Formats: sequence, C-alpha cells, structure tokens
Amino acid sequence: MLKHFGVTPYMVFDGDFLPSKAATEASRAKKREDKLRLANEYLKAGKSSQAAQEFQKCIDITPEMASALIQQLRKMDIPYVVAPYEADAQLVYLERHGFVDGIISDDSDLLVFGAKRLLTKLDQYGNCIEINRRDFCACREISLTGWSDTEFRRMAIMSGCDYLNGLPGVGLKTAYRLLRKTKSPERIVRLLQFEGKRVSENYLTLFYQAELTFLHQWVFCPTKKELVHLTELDGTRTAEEMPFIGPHVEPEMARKIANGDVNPITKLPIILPATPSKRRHSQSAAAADASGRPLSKPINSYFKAHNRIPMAEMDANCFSVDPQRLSQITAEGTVPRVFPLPRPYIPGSQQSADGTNSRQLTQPAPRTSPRLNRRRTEPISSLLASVSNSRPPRDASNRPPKKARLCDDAFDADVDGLPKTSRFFSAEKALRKSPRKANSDVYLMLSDDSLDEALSNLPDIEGWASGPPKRRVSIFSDKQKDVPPSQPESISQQDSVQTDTKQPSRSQKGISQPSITSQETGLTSPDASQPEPPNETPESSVDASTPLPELPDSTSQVARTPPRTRLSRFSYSSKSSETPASTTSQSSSVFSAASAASSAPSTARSRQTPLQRMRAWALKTPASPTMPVSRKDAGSAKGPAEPALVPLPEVDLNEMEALNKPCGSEDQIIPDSDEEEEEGEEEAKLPTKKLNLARFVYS
DNA sequence: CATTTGTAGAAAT
DNA sequence: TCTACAAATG
Repeated sequence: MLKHFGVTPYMVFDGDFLPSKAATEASRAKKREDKLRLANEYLKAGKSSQAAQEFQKCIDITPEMASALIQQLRKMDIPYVVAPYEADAQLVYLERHGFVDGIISDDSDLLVFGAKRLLTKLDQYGNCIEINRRDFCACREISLTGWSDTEFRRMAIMSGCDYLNGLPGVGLKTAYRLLRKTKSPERIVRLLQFEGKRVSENYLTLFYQAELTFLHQWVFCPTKKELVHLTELDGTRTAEEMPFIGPHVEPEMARKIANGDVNPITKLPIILPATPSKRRHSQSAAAADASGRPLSKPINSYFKAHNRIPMAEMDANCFSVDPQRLSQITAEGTVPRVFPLPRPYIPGSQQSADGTNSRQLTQPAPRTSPRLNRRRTEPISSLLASVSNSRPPRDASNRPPKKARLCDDAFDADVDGLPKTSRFFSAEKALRKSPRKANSDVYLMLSDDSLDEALSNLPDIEGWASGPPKRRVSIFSDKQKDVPPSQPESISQQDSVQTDTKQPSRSQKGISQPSITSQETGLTSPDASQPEPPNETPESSVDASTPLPELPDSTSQVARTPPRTRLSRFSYSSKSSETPASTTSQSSSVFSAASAASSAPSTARSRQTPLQRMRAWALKTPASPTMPVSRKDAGSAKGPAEPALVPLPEVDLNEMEALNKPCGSEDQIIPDSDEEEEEGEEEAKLPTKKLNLARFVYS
C-alpha cells in the first residue's frame, strides 16, 4: 500500500531493552504471562476460541520473528535497521537527519522524542492521521503555542511516561498547568509539595533520567555505522553518567545488530529456524526459498488465522472504481453518498492473476507496514485525533464529546450536505491535526484561534481555555473538514518518501513503525531541549529555525488561510468521495490522484492523503530551501506508484510551503521559551498510562 | 458544581 | 483504545 502511494518504506525494529524502561517492560511481560496462563486455562476447558483470544494478548515479537521479516525485506530491497535500543529513538533520528520524511507509527512517544511528522492510524487504504509538530499550536485545549520541545517532553514525563510514572494526581492538564507556571521541575515539585502532595524524594532524579533517556538514547547512525545519541551530548555529561540509557555497543556489534544478524538482546547470532511454512501464501515466502537463504518461517506462519491479505498482494489497481458502477450508485452523481471502498483484498476478487505483478510493486512494504504500524498502543492517536478535532468542539458548550473526532468529521460532512462520509474519510479530514485545521474554519476559527493563542500567551491559562473553545464550535465543523487535507499536492513526481517501520523485536513493540523518508526539510532541529536539569542548554543542533522562505501565510496560520478556498477544496475533498459529481471536481481530481486512476471513488483518500502529501513534500522539498541537514536523499524515487502519478490538482504552493515550513515556529508566537516548537507532547505518551488527549484536547 | 484523574469494562484490531 | 463512572479537588 505504501508503494501504491509512492512511499518507500524504511523499517525500523526495536533492539534491546532499555534500563529506563525496565519497569514498563516488566509489567508488560507480566501481562503477557497472565494472558498466557489464562489462555491455557481456556484451552484446557475446551474453550479454544477464548483461548485463542487470550493467546493473542500474550504475543511477544521475538528477534527471530523480526529476523524472518528482515529476510524478506532484504529480498525486496527495502531499507531497514534494527535499533540498538528503542525503535522510537531510532525513527526520530532517521527523520531528523533526513533518512526518512516522516514516521508511520501509532506510538505517541515519538512526539516526545521529537518526531516532526508522525502518521498514525494508517489503515489498509492508506488513510492515516498526520501529526506535525508545527501544528501543535493549533491544539485547542491547551495552547501549546510557543512550547518548546523541552516543555512538551517535560509535560509528558510529569504526566507519566514509559520511563517514569507520573506524579500522583497529575495528568496532562495538570502537568501543562504546572509547566506554564514554571518551567523549573524543581519548583514544580516544591509547588506540589506545598499543596500537600507528597512527591518521592528521588522524583527529580528520576525525572531527569527520563528526560535524558528521551534526549540521548542510543541510536544507530546508518552513515557512521555506529551508535550515536539521538541528540548529541552537549558536553555537560557523558554516556557513562547515564547508565539508564543502556550500555554503548561497539560499532562492529552495532552493525551486526542493525543488520539483523545478531540478536540485539542476547548479542548472539540469530539462527533462523528453517521452517518452511506451508502457509506461505505469500510469494515472499517462496522467494525466500528460492534465494536459498535459510528462510525463516514466513511471517505469516506466526499469525494463524489471518484472513487478511497483504496489501502487497493486492492488485495495484484495486483502488480504482468502476465509473459505471459509481454512476449507478450515485444516480449519475446526483446522489451524494459514501462509497464503500473497493476491497479487492477480500478473498475472491482479483488477486490472483495480477497479484503477482502488482504485488511486486506494492508488496513489500505494504504488508508489513500496515500491520506494523499498529503495533503499539498509542495514545498518540488519541492525541492526534483530538488535535484534529480539537477545534471542533462544536458548539458552545465546551466540550464536545470525546469522540468528537470521528463524529465531528461526519458532521462536517453532513454539513456540507454530503451524506455522511465514511469514517475514513472523515477521519482523514480530521487528520491533520491541528494547524491546518484552522484553515478551513479558518475564518471563524482563525479568529478564535488567534485569540486563543494570544490569550494563551498571556499569563494564565485556564480561564482562557474555556472561553474560546465554545465559539469555535460552531465553526468547527467546517474547520475540520478543511483542515485535514492539507493540501493535496500534486504529486506527480514520484515520491521519495520512505517510511520505515520498525519492528520491535521483542516484546513490546511488536512492530515498528515506518517512517517516511524523504524528508521534509524542515524539520528543524532536534529540539532544543535541554534536558538537563540543572542547566539547560539548548542543544539544538540544528536549528529549527530555518524556515522556508516563503511563509507568507505562515505567520498567522490563521489568518492566512482564507477560509473559503481551502474549504472547498479540502472539505469536500474529504468527503468528496461521496458525490462524485457534486462534490465537485476538486475533490475528484484529488481523488484520482489518490486512487489509481479511476476517478471516482476513492473517497476520501483521494483528497490528500497524508501519504501523498508526504511524497509531495518530499518532492518539493528539495526545491524549497530546506535544511541543511543531511538528508540523504533518501527518498528514493522508487516506485512511483500509480496514484502518485496521477496529477493532482494543484494546490497552492505557497500554502503548502507554509505548511511545511519548518514548523513554524515562527508562525507562532511564542514568546518565551525557546523556540522549538514541538510538541509533542502531549501527553500522550505514556504507555503505561495513556493519556487521553482526546478528552482534553479538543473539546 | 465543574474540572480532572484514575480505573474498570467493552469494543475493535 | 474508548467510554463510563467514580473519587478528588478547589
């Protein structure tokens, strides 16, 4: 599927366990153990279906499993890397240095690590939600405007993350509030103590350890072929002083691990069980045999009962819709309606014949990717969702229901008059998180937003929060619609984007997330985070600051977006799918792009899938002034997928650029803090606990 | 009373 | 992962 959209995947697998995460790992392991026990009990009781259900909950991806997948990746020439420790850090490193243009993952921790562009909730159709740091300022609920990566990171840590449990009674909101008051963790702790809460004596110590883990975790540099820190040390401390980030691994060993030849945990060579599986329906398995390599068991063998067919095996044109059929369904386009997406992968349909061909194109990446993506749990999505929705709170009342997102989307659609759209679509719209959202709504929204932002900058927070949102609401719906699509870009070019995924080797993560490569440029730097407790030094290496030149709009996001236009485009597009006719051509055009040629259907995605956009970026980016960072050009242009080829309507470059730009920092106004932007935060993070951003955020 | 956090249960993958 | 509900708090 990724290939279909012209995205080159770059898979990233988890490596060894991180000391900082020991507690989390332990609890997860225990859960798996408990589930396994439960499953066996069901089995004994003769309740196989329930047993199977429980068995699924105790699955742990092993390095051997990851290795089996790696064998296939090699055959398909798909880039991959096994991280020395967490894939999260590795992914962000790759994105930061231009090896990939974005990251596909459901793990919200990536935002805390500093991911610039995160695509979550990718589904089989290529629909996903894009979270850009630069959009964070659009987050409702909180006003992340002006927040640096450091602040986000700290907010996330204080509310509870994988590396450290949150403070009692402190969730995202509270953490946000506290950080607004003082950036100093020390003072926050004192403040809490004042309020009578008891904070562990070593909380600060642990807090800084968690922060340093997010900042300086070891990652494998594909260029240097050795371990480096996600964010380089600033000289105030050495790796030896941070045992919690895990021991350093010598280059030679690190290379073997990165290649997948050595078990990242045991450091012993991985020996794949040559188990020919019978069920390889996938050619991949077959291929393996051919190669003669010890093929490991086909990844499929690990998952029994899978009815799913890998996207890879799907016909490349499976997304296209039959114009005639479409016409029938829509009564010549007069009846707006949501179309069910074509589902060629469902057994039955076409796969066989073409399967082969198509598969080549798409196959590799796709298959894994989709699944991989989901692996983690993630709060992220919620965040995102929330973000997107955030604005939406519809009406006055302050908070819309949490679910708002999808619903909202739907609403939007309705508003438009379109019929409801499929949730996918809507979702898409929603996608974009924040920033743009504003676009559509823009005007209303804008104004509101701007107010909010302004307010946010002001001293306090809370009151503010409540106020503004309400109004928006009304507008809301519109916004959402618009927003999402950032712009479809035209994409003709191929894409260079790549994605990576990581797979988790062992436990926890199962899979990984892919990131997209190509890069966007902008990213800016790593944040300036200043981890250290005592001193904060911004380390930012790069600076984010370099924004693109154009930004005309950027300044005020809000402002710039002329509501109208965009709306039309986006909003509809999103829905677009629905009425082919009605929706307007715009959308349709977009569409086509997305889906293969056929025009119609593809509903939603057509608009602009984040994936498409990415690729667009990737393409464009180059032109624009981007950052110096070395991005290798990662993007390869490989596979121009059909969709990609389709010419999209153009979008305004200006707009696009604005969006892309470096985050914008500039856009926003942020007074104080550093500028980094980032965000990420939200909270989400924490695995253990999740935060439901959704709640907060948007309403 | 309104806002938050934390947890339990339910649904979807 | 999402929703619902309960407890805590100001």
